[in-house]
Parts: sequence; structure tokens; C-alpha cells
Amino acid sequence: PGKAVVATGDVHFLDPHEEILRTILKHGIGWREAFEGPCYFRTTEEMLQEFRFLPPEVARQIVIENPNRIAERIEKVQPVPNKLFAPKLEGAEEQVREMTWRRAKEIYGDPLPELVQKRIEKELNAIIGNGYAVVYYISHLLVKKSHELGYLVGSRGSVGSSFVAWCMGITEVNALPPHYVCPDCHYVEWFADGSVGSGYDLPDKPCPRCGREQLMKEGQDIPFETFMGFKGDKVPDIDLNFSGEVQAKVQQYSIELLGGPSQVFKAGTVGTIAEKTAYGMVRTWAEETGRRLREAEVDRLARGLTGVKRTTGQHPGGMVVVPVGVEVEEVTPVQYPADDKESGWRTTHFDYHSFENALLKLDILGHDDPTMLRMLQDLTAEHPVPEHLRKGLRFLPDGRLDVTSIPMNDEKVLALFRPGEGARVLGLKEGQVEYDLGSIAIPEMGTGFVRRMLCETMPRTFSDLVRISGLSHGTDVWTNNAQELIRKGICTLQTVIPTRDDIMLRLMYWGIEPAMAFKIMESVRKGKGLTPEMEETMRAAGVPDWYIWSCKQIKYMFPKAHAAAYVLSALRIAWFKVYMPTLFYAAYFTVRAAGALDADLLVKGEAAVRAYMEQIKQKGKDASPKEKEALVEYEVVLEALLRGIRFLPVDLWRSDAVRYTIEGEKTLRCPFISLPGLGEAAARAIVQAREEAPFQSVEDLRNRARLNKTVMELLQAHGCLKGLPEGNQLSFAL
DNA sequence: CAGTTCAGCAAGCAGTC
DNA sequence: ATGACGACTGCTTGCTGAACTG
Ligand SMILES: Nc1nc2c(ncn2[C@H]2C[C@H](O)[C@@H](COP(=O)(O)OP(=O)(O)OP(=O)(O)O)O2)c(=O)[nH]1
Ligand SMILES: [Mg+2]
Ligand SMILES: [Zn+2]
Repeated sequence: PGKAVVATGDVHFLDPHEEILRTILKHGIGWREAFEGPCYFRTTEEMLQEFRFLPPEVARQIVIENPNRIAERIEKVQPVPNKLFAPKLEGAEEQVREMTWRRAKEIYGDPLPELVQKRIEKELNAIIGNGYAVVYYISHLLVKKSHELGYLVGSRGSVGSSFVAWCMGITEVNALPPHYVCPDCHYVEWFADGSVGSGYDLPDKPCPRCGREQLMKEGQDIPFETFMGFKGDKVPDIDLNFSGEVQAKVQQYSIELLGGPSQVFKAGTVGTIAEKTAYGMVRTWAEETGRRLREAEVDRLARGLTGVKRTTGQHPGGMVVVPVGVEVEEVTPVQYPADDKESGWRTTHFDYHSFENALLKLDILGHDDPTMLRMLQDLTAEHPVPEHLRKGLRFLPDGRLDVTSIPMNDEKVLALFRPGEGARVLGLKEGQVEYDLGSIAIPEMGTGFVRRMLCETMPRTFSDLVRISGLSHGTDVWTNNAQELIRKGICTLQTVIPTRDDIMLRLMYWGIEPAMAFKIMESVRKGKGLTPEMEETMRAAGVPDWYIWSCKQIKYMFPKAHAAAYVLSALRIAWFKVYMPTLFYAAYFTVRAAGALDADLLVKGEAAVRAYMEQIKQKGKDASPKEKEALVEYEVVLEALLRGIRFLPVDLWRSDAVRYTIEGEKTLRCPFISLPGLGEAAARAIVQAREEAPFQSVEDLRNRARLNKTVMELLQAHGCLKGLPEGNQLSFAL
């Protein structure tokens, strides 16, 4: 028998009145003249009407009967299964157990203190029982890989709540209660009564048992359940921060380790028309078709366009693992990002959150801190840490500072985050920098918002900074929430909700069932507020009104592990800002400020920089995003200048392609890339050509580095070509 | 030699942690 | 100055100048 004919409506929108949206869309992507019938979703009656030129029984057949026959033959399908496909790898469970117990005993002794023993047992049960052994083990290998490449890995995310993760080197955050521990004789001293917020805040002291000069201090006091819940009712990922210089390599390595390109994929993303594009499209359409629309009509049409799929892309770091023996298509189709076969990556067709309960993800993210710390560490080879600062620090065999030995309780470093003292620590006079604070250019601590918070809260310790880190991230965590509670005298910095763990723990303390406390924490941290049942439970338990209100305000909230990890990394960087400023600014301008600076302005010095900043400030909110970014970076430049740092112009013979290099005391040489318009490719080409042979002439430079007219003019204007003959004398000789 | 394609650069935007 | 979550990756677009093509 022949194939069934089925009538379809070529549906692109639901109702006829939405046709205008499709018209605007087609206009927006330049699909101007193509003819289309009105493609709304027709009712059965309308479909029959469309086919009235056929005999009625034929029309009924193709509109009603055939479609139903096909539909009946399709069994019930669930596109994405809701069971977890946990990855498998021979020996992974044993590796996790072995590495954890070995490392724990190495530090805490054998037999282990009961607290440690119990914690590991609980965690291993959950980790292995829920199928996480493989991703723990692989994460360990990824960290190892990065270390081999010479880059530290930044800790990130909720996995820092896992002490097993600490034992395996997946996180530097130690989730145990604050404690001293002697790695030599295994003396341990716990502070489990809440008297100390963080092990890093304990005063330094020698081992009372064996006399070791300095005890280890650890413990951020974090419950494991923030990571995995109580009954495996949460499928978390493992997050790691890698330097951008190795991120792609590590992602590739994860594919290799977990079964190859048939089992590991980058998570895909779906790019849609969002607000700005929608408004742009509506306005352009109105303009080009000579319509004048009321604002309300523009709003209405723009809202109608948002959410329409435009392209596909790559997740910033998520590598999704399909167990060997399972086909990825059981969970999601696979594709290329933006359908680009040359991309080098294959991505999941569905986005991560649509299958997060089915497949595990390793989030191999990029972060500037590891890049900064690598550069700073490297710079200590040529610019060694001065003698008077070396006490308590460790050094690598080649003499570079081991940045992981930087202390977390250095008074001067902590003073950066308090107004007045911050500026003094930097050697600045009162009023020279805003709020007399030292936190600009310290990651996540230097924005205007955080600086004002610092002024109000005056942190003294690592644990204060962890609270501030939590409070300064997420909408309505500080403003319209904790800040008000503190101002009204209802709370202090020590009693507001700083991180999501605090919610679960305090609700349990108030007598709420762990499972419910966990559910409330998850709901609140995702900005979903409280269901009536949750609120009811809280009131019944006697949770104060302000606490319930505070929970409802929160739109997003860090886990404590993440806050601790970020403060740890920030303080390492801050140590350089205090003690080795030239190195610090060299690394900062290289890594963080790359695109925003202009060597022409840098070399002109303070007055010119101030004038430029003033110019941008005048523009207020009319300043472009680029200018706003520049304002941020030039504030750091200004601080550097005030601390006596000088900038030397780009020099054809001395400049690096992309790095600010140190040329003598407090002096930075601008890199080629600091000339706007001269990009990374050109910068690297110049340096490569220079290394092959000295430039004979302007022409020689242009030919060998394959520079275009624009770049040559830039170099000329900046004075880089001074003293270089125009033509190539050798070529004249020929 | 005009027209087309391509690489490099920057900006705008979106998505995600 | 306001009020403010911060920081990251990647896709598209527009522009420029140079290389390629017929
Ligand atoms: N500032 C800021 N940081 C975020 C945001 N979303 C995520 N992060 C940071 C903090 C998170 O702990 C970290 C990892 O993100 P994840 O999506 O993996 O969440 P997290 O690990 O906290 O919980 P999980 O157990 O994986 O569900 O990235 C955000 O909206 N703002
Ligand atoms: Mg996570
Ligand atoms: Zn000891």
C-alpha cells in the first residue's frame, strides 16, 4: 500500500495575530521577499476548510484519519530519561577510597580522629553509592594534569563541601570544623563550638607535642550535604577553575580519560533572541518600513520576539559524561555548535539543565586567578621575594615562591579590605583613592558595590571575608536584605544569612527535619523563595519573621565552599598587591585589563589618566560599555601610579607581545597589544619575527611580521619606528 | 582590474557558572 | 553620584585591508 498523505499547517506561531512577529523576524534576518501563507495553528475545522477543494472523505482522511493512524503507532516516549546514568571506570571506586584514606592518614594520623573517620565514611558511602567515584577520580587527574602544565587550579562550587574532595586534591577548601593539625606527629585540636569561623583565623602556633615550628590550620566548617543532599536527592556537578591558557587542553583530556569522543561531549547551549536584539529588531523594522510605533507597542512586539531560538553554542565549561556501554542518544542528540563542523567540539543538542538528572557533568571552567597566580609565581624567579618576607613561606625547587604557602591571616593583607587602613597599607595618603580602601583589582572585592559593603562591615578575618563574599553576590542578598536587617539593628554581620549552607544548618538547629531544611535551602538559593508548606514549617518551628523574610528576598546564593575558595584565591593575589606591587600590577594589567588600556595614555601619567577618567565620568550612564570598563581599569592604573609605578612606551625591541614586563624598579613596559587596534595575532607576529632576526627597516618589519597598514600607522604614531630606516638597505644593494 | 573572499580586530549580545 | 552580583566563554556582526579569482 502507498504512503499515507498527511495534511500539515506549516505552523510557525499559534494565532493569526502573531503573524506580525514572524514578519519582523523575517525582516530582521533579511528574509524579505519570501512568500508564505499565514502559518498559524489551524483548528481541525479550519484545516478541512483549507482542503475543501478535495472530496470531503479525502479531506477527512488526510486531515484527521491519517494523522491519527500515525500517532497511534508511536509508543509513549520520554525524550530524556529521569534516571541517572553514572559513569563507570574500572578501579575508580578503589582509587577514591585508597587516595582518601591515604591522604587523610598522612595528615591526621592512623588511627584517624573519630570526627575525620566518621566524615569520610559518610561521604564515601554517598559518593560511591550515588555513582560519583568516577568523576571524583577523573577530577583528581584533571587537577594533576594542570599542575603538570604548571598551573594551579582554582577551587570552585559546592564540591568544596566534600572533605573527600579535599583529600583527593579536587578542592583546597577543607570542610571540617576549624582545627590545628600537625602533619608530623598528627596532633589535632578542634574548635567545633562555633567560637572560630575558619581554621585560617586561628593564631599561628608551634606543635605543642613535637615542636614543629608551625601547625597546619584548616577547616571552614561546611556540611557535606550542601554538595550531595541527604539521600542522593541532588545531582551536583564538580566545578574546577582552570587558567584560560590550559582550559581547552584539560577539556580535551577529560574526553580522553572518560572513553573518548563517543562518550564525552561539551554541553550545548541554545541562543535566543533576548531583550536587546528584540528591541533592535522591532525598531529597525519599524524604521525601515516607515512605521511610527508607540513605546507600548514596541514593548509588546519585543516581548513577543524574545525567546525565539537563534543559534546554538557551547557551555562555558561543562563536559558531560556518558557511561561506556550507553549511547549518548539515550539522553540527548549530539550536534556541532552553531552547526559548525570545523568547531573542534561536539555538543549536546539539549542544554545541560534538561538532562542534569541523567548525566554527570564536570565543569571545567576558565578563570583568571590561576593565570594571575602562575604569572606572579613565575615573576618571583627574576624578582625574588625579599628576605624579610620569606619567613613562613615555601619555595619551589627552582626558587619561585610557592603561592599556596601564602598565609591567610596576614594583618596587612587583611587590612586592604578596611577603609583607611587599606590605603595606608598601600602607602597612600588619605583621600588619594576612593574610600581609602585597598581592594580594587582584587577579584570580586573591588567593585563599587563590594567596596561600599566593606566600608559598612569592616571585616577583620578570613571568615568575615567569606561572609562578605557570600553577601556580595546575588541580587537582594545584601541590598533589600542583610543590609537592612543590620541597619535596623535586627541582625549583625554575624547573624545575617551569608551563604546557603547557613540556611540548612540553622533550620536544622531550629528543629526542622534535615530533608526539609535541605529542600528549603535549595529553593532559596535558586531564588524560588518558599512554598506555603515551607513557610508553614518554618513558622511552626519558631523561625523568626526576619529570617523568613530574608529567605524570600534572596535571588541567588553561594555555597560557603565557593565563598571560601574565592576568598582564599583573592588573598593570595592580595598578598602580592601589598608586598610585591610591581609584580602585582604587571600581572593584573596583563591578565585582567588586557583589552581596556591604551599605552599612549599610560605613558602620559597621572594628569592625563585623571582627565580621561573625568571625561568618561561626565558621560555618566551614556558612556559605552567599553568606556565603563576602561574607567574600572584606569582606576587601578591611577592607584599604581600613586604607588610609584611608571609605564614605559611600547618599544619595538623590548616590548613583549601581550605581557607587561618589569624593567627595573617599579617600572612596567607596555606590550604591543596595549596599542588599541593592534591585536594578539599582530603582537605575536612582531615578536616572533624579532626573535628570528633583528628588523633592518620599517619595510622589513612590515614584511616579516605581515603587518597591515593600520598596524604600521599605529606603531608609527606611538613612536615605535623611530630610528628605523624606511626601506631595506640590503634590498637596495641588490 | 573589479569583485569576492578571508583574516584580524572590536563590540554587542547571550548564556552560564 | 545614583545603585549595583561578578566573572567567565562563545557566537554574530561590522569594519578594514589584503589576498585571491576570473
Ligand atoms: N557570582 C555568581 N557566581 C555564581 C553564580 N552561579 C554560579 N556561581 C558560582 C558559584 C557556584 O558555587 C559555582 C558553581 O556553580 P554551580 O552551578 O555548579 O552551582 P554549585 O556548585 O553552587 O551547586 P551544585 O551543587 O553544583 O548544584 O559558580 C551566579 O549567579 N553568580
Ligand atoms: Mg557545582
Ligand atoms: Zn607535631
